[in-house]
Amino acid sequence: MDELDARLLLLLTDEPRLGVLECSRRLGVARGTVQARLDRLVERGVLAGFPPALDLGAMGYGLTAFAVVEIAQGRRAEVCEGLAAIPEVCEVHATTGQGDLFVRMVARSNADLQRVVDHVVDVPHVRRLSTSIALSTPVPPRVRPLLERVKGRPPR
Amino acid sequence: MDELDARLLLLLTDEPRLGVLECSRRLGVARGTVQARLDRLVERGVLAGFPPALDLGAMGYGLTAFAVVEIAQGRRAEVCEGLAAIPEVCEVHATTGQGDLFVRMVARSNADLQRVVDHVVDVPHVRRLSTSIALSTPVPPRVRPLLERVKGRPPR
DNA sequence: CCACGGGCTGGTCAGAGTGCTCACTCTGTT
DNA sequence: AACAGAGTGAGCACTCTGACCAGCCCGTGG
Repeated sequence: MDELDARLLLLLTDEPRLGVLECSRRLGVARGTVQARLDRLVERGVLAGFPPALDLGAMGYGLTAFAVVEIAQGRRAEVCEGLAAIPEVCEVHATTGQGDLFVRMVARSNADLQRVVDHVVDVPHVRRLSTSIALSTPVPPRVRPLLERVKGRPPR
Repeated sequence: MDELDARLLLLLTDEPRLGVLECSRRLGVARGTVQARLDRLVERGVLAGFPPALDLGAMGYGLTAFAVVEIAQGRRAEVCEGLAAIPEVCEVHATTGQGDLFVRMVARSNADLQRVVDHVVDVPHVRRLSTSIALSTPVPPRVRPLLERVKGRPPR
């Protein structure tokens, strides 16, 4: 990860559809260089690909909620499996602190959220569920600042 | 959002680098159709683009932590601004329930997390911070199941 | 001191995909 | 019965891709 890598990723973050050739032009380097950098980033696992970014809101799932889940001791694997089976569950983390699992889920409306929450509490070995609704998202998921830092001061 | 849209998005989720032509072949429809569908999805805001997926772990930020932040009444905007200025803060939501803000942040190590947390509590009007470290991520961020549901039973 | 490997450059090449337009067909609707 | 919307299949010029090449620069190490 040196400055060029960072600038390349930053460029692709802003305009993901750019081809290798266009990137090389904007960065002022040869095409082969960009190609080699991208290959290496993929190889190292830093660049995992270019998945489509879907807006769940536009798809009708306008509601995001977070839940802290307490579960029965030693049942994490089973509970996670049960959670994974619920489509509206978009993300699960095992955490330290109050609660064992941390869940992000989406729903179409408050009523729909009720349904989803019911599904979650119905998962075997789930003891307690504490749900919060996301009212707004002042800082949407981002990586940019981290890249910009790398760009700023040379490399690692 | 009908079945074809869902299948198209699913296909792109699995193999994002596919071109329009290849998609049309795999889906068994004409190229123009795929092109039109994509255009419409973008127009509706469902498909926001193809941002590069970066693996923060591979970039050295192997630690993810969540924090529930309590702030002074009526200072949300300022606090969010302060949080946004911290590069390691990757996401902020305003929530209902215990705590006002919900933050996702990354760090290079436990010691580094300490530093980040210190930055967060230093943001003016932050009253209390309750941090949890993500030990594992049994269900990584995903949208697939939602799409598969649309694919299953015809449309909207 | 010089050879060596790695990384970058700038060029070429054929093959493939892109964006765009067109005329035609098949729906369900008015 | 006519119509708008959507999908089809075809053709076009243009561009990018992936692969290859020789040459250059620089830090390492013999």
